[in-house]
Amino acid sequence: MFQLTGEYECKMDAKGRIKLPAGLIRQLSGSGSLSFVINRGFEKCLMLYPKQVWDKKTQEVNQLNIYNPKERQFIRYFYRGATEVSTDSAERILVPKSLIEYALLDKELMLLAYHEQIEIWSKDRYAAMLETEPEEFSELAAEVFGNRQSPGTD
Amino acid sequence: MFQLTGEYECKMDAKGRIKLPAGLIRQLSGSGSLSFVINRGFEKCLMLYPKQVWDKKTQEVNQLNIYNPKERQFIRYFYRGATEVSTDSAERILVPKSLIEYALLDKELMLLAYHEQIEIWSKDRYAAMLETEPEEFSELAAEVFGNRQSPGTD
DNA sequence: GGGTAAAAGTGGGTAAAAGTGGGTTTTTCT
DNA sequence: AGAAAAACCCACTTTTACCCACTTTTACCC
Repeated sequence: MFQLTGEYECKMDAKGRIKLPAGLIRQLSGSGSLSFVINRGFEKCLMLYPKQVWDKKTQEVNQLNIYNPKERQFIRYFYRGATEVSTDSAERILVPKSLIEYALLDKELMLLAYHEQIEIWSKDRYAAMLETEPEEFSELAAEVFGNRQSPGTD
Repeated sequence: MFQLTGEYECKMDAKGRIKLPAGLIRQLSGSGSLSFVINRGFEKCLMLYPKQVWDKKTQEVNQLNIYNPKERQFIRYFYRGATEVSTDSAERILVPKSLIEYALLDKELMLLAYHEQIEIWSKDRYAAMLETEPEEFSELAAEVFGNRQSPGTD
């Protein structure tokens, strides 16, 4: 559906609006008013899903059995904070206050787009998150890229 | 897909533009506007991937399970800094400021192309990197290639 | 081997695009 | 109805892409 890529530096203004970078808009194919769902992500970042992606995901989650405690818990966790947002006339989205608090966002942000989603981080916390190479990175890389020729990764 | 080779000396201008050497362009088969993805590499160099190569890699990375903490972190680390860049009318790419800082790039650069990717180094740091003890290198080679024939390093 | 034409590389001005901020109107909620 | 929040609009700043001109290097030919 999407094959998003890119790290973008951007800013949130005093009203909690984020201008989506032009490069990202371009990948989301098309101008017009774009629609997303935003919710709480792991490690206290926010996740932004194009509406179509969100719809696909909810369909899967809705298959789960709410009478099963674990699955019930997952459903709640999945939906936590989910809010629909769309771009205004200047291609900005308005982030709900509760989510701004959750992710400790301030003026300076980083967006990390991959696959079908976009993570939103405060610039500081993003830098801190990437500071250390994950353990077993090379092992995982070997698995992911096949363990023969140079995994390359980056 | 590609079998890039070569060490190229080149320059970055005050605007952060790098002219890709003609020899490299030739290997990338074709003129026209070329598209790449650049991101942070190991040892603080930058990595430049032809767009097709990047897409192939992301396809594999996107198979990972975002609900698994290790795999999630791997995804983020893999993507860190990723920015799409394409050549301008003079076959130059514009390197994002944040990546210039990361790799401590200044005017004089070295490009090292191998396999399907291109490393970008400041000339100084490239020289320093290559200075690392040759003795260690042979041990390294022995380890990497086991006791089979040597590939003829250089 | 040197002159010359072509290709490669470099630099900067400028118009257009992207990003930013804030005032004002409209909507919504109580 | 009044307050608060959201959407709209406009103006301004910053960044990027395009264009053109100039320098340097390479390749070729006599």
